[in-house]
Amino acid sequence: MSKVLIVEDEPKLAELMAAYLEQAGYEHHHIDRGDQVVDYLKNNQADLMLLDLMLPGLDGVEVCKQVRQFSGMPIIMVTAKAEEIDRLIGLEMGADDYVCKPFSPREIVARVKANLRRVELDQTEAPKTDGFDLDADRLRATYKGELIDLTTVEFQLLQLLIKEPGRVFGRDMIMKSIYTDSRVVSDRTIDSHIKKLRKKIAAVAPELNVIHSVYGAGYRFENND
Amino acid sequence: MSKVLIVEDEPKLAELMAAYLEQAGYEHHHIDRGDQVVDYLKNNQADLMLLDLMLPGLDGVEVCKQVRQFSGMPIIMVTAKAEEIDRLIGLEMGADDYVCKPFSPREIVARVKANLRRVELDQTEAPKTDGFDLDADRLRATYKGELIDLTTVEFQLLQLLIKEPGRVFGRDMIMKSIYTDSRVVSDRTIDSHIKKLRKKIAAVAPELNVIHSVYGAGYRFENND
DNA sequence: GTTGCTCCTCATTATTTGCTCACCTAGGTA
DNA sequence: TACCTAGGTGAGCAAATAATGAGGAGCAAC
Repeated sequence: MSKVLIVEDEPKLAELMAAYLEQAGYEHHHIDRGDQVVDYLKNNQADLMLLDLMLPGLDGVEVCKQVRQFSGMPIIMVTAKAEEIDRLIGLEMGADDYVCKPFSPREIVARVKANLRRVELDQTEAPKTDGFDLDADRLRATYKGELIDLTTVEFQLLQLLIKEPGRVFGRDMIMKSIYTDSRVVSDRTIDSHIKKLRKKIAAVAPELNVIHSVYGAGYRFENND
Repeated sequence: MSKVLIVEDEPKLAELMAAYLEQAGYEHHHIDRGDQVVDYLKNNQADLMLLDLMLPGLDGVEVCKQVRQFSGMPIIMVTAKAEEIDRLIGLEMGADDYVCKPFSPREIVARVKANLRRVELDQTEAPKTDGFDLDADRLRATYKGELIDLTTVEFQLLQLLIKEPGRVFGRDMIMKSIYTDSRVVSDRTIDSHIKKLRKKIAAVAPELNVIHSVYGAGYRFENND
């Protein structure tokens, strides 16, 4: 089940969005200040963000830019004036879609759905990172054509890390991402999977050292040493 | 670099599409009337067409039909109402894909990308079935000329798997595909059919091992070990 | 009804994967 | 240095999943 992050300072509006999203079967979380978004995303998983333009704390455009530095998640901007949109497009600040107030709740849901569908499409497409090639349809990973035989969890793990090279993923976040149910496992379990993943990658490309651990924080995928 | 033809009468929308396609590295050309499309394509090259349904001059459906008479290029229909899509599919007018308004700009790009990729794949990659030959009309399967005597379910199963070699099919998907009615069967039933299928294939070609199980995910057809 | 065929299910066994524990190593810090 | 916390690792167990064999239900032809 996908999770939507609502960033909106008007409580009534946020509530309305939340209600409709819930009805459509999405999870949601609400933040009413711009300056808390990045922090939240660093520690929690979310599949899409509805981002109001006018925000206390930090402006929507700025939030968008900052989030874009570490995440490619779909961002839908919500703005009061239609004319703003033209300006926003010009700015190329990295949003995926735009909705004007006043909007119908169902329009929001439709946009959310459309954007999440796109992401799913993207994921089945094989993302290529420096010789690595992950194909979700085939549950198959290769490095420069050579097959890396991974289990389901290992594949998901690699997929998560490789999706945003350089970004540090904490163990909590990794667990939340891999176990959609509320299963609780030990931190060491993640380590264990990382170990196996490293081993299997090393079997194919011994000279490579792509999974880095970040002391006190988590793990990161990065190719250049 | 691929070139996209945008056929859309609403200038704002066309501009938005163009902006995103350009950013994604595609060339584009814009036409705002249906009756100019055929003429344009006769004299200019384009790799894909985004075609609005409601058009002045000539209706989108009609444009699609006419273009199909001389070109197999990917055509993505853009329509305002989701319900229209059902009707369009029924018409079999030859489009490759459909996008509903409101769409996200990036969804358009994703669809364009996916469709162009498919064409490229078609051109380069012939489906590898290495000696297997399925005749759906006669429900008859052969391997290098030798008959494999399959029941209906077994045949459908093999057909599904072989259609996309390498792809992992989950049991849910297999069931949905084989049982078009809403019959519910146990997961183990699929296993059972897989077993029989393997046995029958082995009877004809013992050295072959083409149906692989993927732990936790499903089954996959693959010839090369 | 009986026969023969196909399809489905259940129970059992075999296999694979995932998780944790305990212990060890390495990084950070006073 | 000495200490503390975080990460790495191998072994072993538990859980999840798959393969298999036997048997029953449904159905059409006779």
